[in-house]
Amino acid sequence: MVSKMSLLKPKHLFSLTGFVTVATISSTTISHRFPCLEIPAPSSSPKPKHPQHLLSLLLKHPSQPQILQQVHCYIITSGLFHYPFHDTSTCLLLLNNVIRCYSRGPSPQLALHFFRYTQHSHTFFTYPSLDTFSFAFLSHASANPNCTRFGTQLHALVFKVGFQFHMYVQTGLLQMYSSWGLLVEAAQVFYQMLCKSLVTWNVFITGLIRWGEVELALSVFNQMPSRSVVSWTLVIDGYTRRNQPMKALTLFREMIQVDGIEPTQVTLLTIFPAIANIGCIKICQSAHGYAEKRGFNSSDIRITNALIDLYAKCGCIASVNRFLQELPDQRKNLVSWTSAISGFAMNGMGREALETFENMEKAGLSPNRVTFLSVLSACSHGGLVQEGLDFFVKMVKDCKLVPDIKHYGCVIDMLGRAGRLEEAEKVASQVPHEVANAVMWRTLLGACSVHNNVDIGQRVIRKVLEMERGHGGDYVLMSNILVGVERFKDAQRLRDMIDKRIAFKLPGYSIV
DNA sequence: CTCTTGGGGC
Repeated sequence: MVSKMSLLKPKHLFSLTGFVTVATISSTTISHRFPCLEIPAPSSSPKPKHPQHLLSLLLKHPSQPQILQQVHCYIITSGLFHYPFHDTSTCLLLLNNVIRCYSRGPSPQLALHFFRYTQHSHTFFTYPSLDTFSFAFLSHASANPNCTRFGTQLHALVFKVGFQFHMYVQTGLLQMYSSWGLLVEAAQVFYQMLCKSLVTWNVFITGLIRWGEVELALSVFNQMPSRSVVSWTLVIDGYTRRNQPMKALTLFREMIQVDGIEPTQVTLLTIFPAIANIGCIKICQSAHGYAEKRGFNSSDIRITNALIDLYAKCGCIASVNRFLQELPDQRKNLVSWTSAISGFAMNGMGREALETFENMEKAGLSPNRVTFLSVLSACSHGGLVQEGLDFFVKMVKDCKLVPDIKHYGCVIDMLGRAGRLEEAEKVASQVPHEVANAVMWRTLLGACSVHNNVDIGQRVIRKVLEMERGHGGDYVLMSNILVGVERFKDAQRLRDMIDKRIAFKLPGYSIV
């Protein structure tokens, strides 16, 4: 088997696919796992058998990267597409599905590499024999911004083969331009369409919302001949993300009352953050009631987790506790635990947060960076300094997680609150340069102000100003520190400096 | 074998 393979040098493979991963799979791997996939010797058996085997393999396991990789490999090594095969339609189906599976997977560019292979190596799939499916999948694969060159050429190719008025192809191109953020091009494709499906409208709205054009999205939404629950969910999500929770809720009610459409789980997941933003426990409870009535809470862990988060944000920690008790550990995933921990953290309940963390580990789950951030923030707000430091060490040493700026910020905040300013300064100065920022130093400056520490404060403000100038609040904080230790003249000098540099602090208003 | 919405902190 190996000797047969030597006809195809790895280097050759590498240039065909552009990826080492495919080249490193040996023929033995394939035939070992799939005895049906014998690698033929190119000279002795001119016709590789059964492309429909490969096809059904792909259709059976559409999201298994190994299978996809091996099918890809087999197509290349066997030269399947080079043979004047009697069943060209099956081969086209196979080609389309390889592209489709890649475009849905983690690295859609592989679809383009595969496609280039079929175009550059004298297979019979040059573009005149491609169908509308091929183009729909290819534009889906080019949806990320690294593929603009390919995608633009693809659009030209669509015109060349005459699919420019095919609805599915156009919807694919619309989706491609939308995800690149080229909304003008997207709109051009959209308005040139003679016939649009519901999905076409939804794709366009998705693009508009994703790039911040919520008002435009709403006007497109209002022009729709009919709307699905997806359309409604999209615009509701647009307003939720835009911090207009009341508008989101109004749309939610309209959807049910005017259009008579029942929300799905996704709609609820979209509306929950809006309710949390309002912070009204009554609305929270009625949303919960609705989720129970539809059976979403018992069937969909995402809904339960979002409810834990929602109750915590509405300040109803008793409900968080109830969820923790009533939800069997078996059903809890990492997000469930993390939501509960952060819920305790934001309500200042450090001990409960730590206890929940322990229970999570007993249940056999390992924390990730978000879990650690929640527990660190719980320690910071609950004054559990030693515990917090231990967690930080555990995170780096035991769990091998790389802290980001928010973790460092939490530790600095924690030490600062406790008045351990020297240690806080030491931590801040040891934060790697790539992640360090002014916010972190400003946190420390705030702590210096609270504890009236001029020495550290002076060093810290230098750091802040090195990184970010013109933030008026920094000067005010420093001047407050100086006033606190009765160095009024220095404070005055600093105030003068503020005026000179025209740094200013916007006055704050309270609505309470 | 087409395309759309998707759970965790600040």
